[in-house]
Amino acid sequence: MKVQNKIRAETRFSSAEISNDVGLLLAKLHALSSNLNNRALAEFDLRERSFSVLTLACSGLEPTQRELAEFLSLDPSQIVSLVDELESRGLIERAAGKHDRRVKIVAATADGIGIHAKARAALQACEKAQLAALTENEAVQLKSLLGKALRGGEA
Amino acid sequence: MKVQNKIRAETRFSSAEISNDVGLLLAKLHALSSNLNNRALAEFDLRERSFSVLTLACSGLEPTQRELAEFLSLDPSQIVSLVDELESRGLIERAAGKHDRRVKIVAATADGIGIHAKARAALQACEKAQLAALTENEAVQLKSLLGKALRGGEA
DNA sequence: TATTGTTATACTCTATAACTATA
DNA sequence: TATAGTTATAGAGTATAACAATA
Repeated sequence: MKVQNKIRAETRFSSAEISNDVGLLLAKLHALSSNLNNRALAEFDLRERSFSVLTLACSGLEPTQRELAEFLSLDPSQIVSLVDELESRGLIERAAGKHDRRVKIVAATADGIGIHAKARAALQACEKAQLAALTENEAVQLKSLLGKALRGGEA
Repeated sequence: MKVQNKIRAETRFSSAEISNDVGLLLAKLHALSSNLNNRALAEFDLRERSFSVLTLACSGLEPTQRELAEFLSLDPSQIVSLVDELESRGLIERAAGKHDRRVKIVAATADGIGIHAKARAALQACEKAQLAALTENEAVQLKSLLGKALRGGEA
């Protein structure tokens, strides 16, 4: 069985110095998490990134594309593709900025809000399953530490 | 300044439900970590993945390619490319398995061991900088929680 | 001049499927 | 028939550079 082989390799190399690398741990957990999230979002024809954009578009906070790029740590040019795709599907709309005509404000349509609500529920169940090995307290702690490390790394 | 814009976006959207998504936190921290690690490894012409393979090849544990794939959560075909590249540079070597002629055992050359030691030192300094916002205790805790979540997710 | 969004390009990573040689 | 390694390919993610419209 594949899972057993994987566990065998895990234990056989557990003594290797690399087992405790933050980089490797992050890469593995991120890959696992992305995989599960994208599977959960597939029935809505969304992926992690398009879901993130849709979520912000639903927030009522009137994000500009530049702000989306900064908040999601993506390049502005990547935001263009994501917004293009969601807009072509009628889930979000671009609106010209009121005070600055260069900016484009991204807001969800009624359709977008509906899809988002369903996708959100599916993702939450998925996240819960991902952190099943942790207690409620540990899950909160993990999020807090990730957030703290992140804020430090940006400064 | 760019960092300030980023922080402005962070705070403006901090109330949005998505801010606390494990998936987003992992994606952002992983991206940041990979970026820094790859920059640190660039002077050795290594990347996170090739460094991981080289590290295991240096461990003396005689890993097969299949075991590398399982331990690193990569597809066997991806291991082929990584091993090809490191072998062509004379840093590692493939050896036929003793009991099973199908398997190939990957071991570092003297050159590989030398490069690895230098790269390892550079990476450790880099990791320390990445987790600078955390106390020593918090860093240990983060690694422990990542490992625990990971083991649960594989079962 | 500087910034927002856009287009374009090249490279890396991810996901599959099929093939070969051994077992 | 099953497994280890290999080859091939397509799609997603990452990193830059250049450009038009607006500030």
